[in-house]
Amino acid sequence: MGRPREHDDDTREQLLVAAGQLLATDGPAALSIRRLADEVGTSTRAIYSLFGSKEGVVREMFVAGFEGLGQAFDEVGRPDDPVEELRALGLAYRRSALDRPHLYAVMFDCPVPEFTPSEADDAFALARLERLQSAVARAVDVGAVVGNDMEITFALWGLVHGLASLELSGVPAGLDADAVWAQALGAMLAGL
Amino acid sequence: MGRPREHDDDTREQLLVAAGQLLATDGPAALSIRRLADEVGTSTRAIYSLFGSKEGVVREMFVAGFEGLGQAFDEVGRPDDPVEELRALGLAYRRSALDRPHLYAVMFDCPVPEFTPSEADDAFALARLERLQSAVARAVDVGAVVGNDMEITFALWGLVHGLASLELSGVPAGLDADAVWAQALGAMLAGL
DNA sequence: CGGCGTAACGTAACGCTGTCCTGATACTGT
DNA sequence: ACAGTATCAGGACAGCGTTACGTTACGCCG
Repeated sequence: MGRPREHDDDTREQLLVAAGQLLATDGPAALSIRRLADEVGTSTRAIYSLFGSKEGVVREMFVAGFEGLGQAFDEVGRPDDPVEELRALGLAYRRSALDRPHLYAVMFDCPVPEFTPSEADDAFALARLERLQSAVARAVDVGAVVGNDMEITFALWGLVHGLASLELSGVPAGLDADAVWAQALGAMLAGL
Repeated sequence: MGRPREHDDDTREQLLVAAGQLLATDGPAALSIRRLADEVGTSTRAIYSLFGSKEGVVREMFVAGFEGLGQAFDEVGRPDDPVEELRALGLAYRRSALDRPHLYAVMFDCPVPEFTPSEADDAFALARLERLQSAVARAVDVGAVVGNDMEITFALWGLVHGLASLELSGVPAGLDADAVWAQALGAMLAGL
């Protein structure tokens, strides 16, 4: 009983797309509830019905970002050489970050003050790295690298995260980013 | 002629300290002009006289953060082995980030939407890495590592930035951060 | 079949934000 | 002493996220 919802999953999708575009084109300051509602042609109330708060909208983007990362990992084949798998996963990480830079910012930089990842969010994010972790475990098993699985996983994650972060900042002006990635990944994998 | 300034460099300093504390204890959302003025016992106008805008306040923190990083680098001695110098610089980077996490966020994460680094800011930040770059150049000269100076510098910067960023996110829960750093830095330096 | 309960609606208000304008203030040069 | 002026504190303004309000549209029950 009661009035049927008009704010359906379709508008929900539209809102998320529009939010991503706002973030990507006009920056975090442009992502306001009113403007988002106008962009989709709905009301502010709709956003609160569907997402609860602005935080909820950004959280959805956070989740989408990590799902994209997981998907990028899944698209990586499973080469015979586990070290090559690690290299491929690193490059997939890079591609995922460069493809959706605004989502990458939401995932790691908290550009929207309203949203800060909760423990549950962190856990979800961490779970997307399972693929990387299992690849590391395989490399350790065959003796391609030596050390503690988790520590190596975070060492690799730190490397690719830092490189992606710097590249998205546009820092290496006049620098061959491909070469930096190749050099860094190569050195790390050789040294592990 | 004219009324003498009462908003002197002393209040300027106090404002910066208070801004840092607000950011560190209550998060970016708590850093408002009014609250900042109240905290120091001055008026909002004072902040505009001294910094021009909220962006100016945050920019000052950005600069202070990178100056702190440069200082941390300067405190590193110059070991005979250039590879050891690189390792020491990496650990100094880590210490600088952990000592002032709120500044580190301002430097890289743009947690305050009002401020985004301009090209001049980026240039200033980049200049603080001169020490790292020269250490890399020395290591390349003596043949301790091989490759392009700049590329190696950014590879190393990416690594330490990523590790610091992850550690500040509190991600490696139940993980020995020291060990991760040792492993990652060791592997990278060995593989370069 | 008609009215009521209920749930979701759009709108408007609240308390906040960063910034700018207003009138008062306090000092300097003549 | 006085006029001129640069700076002051505080309020005004537009916009923000959020919520309370009155309205609307539907399913149930008499």
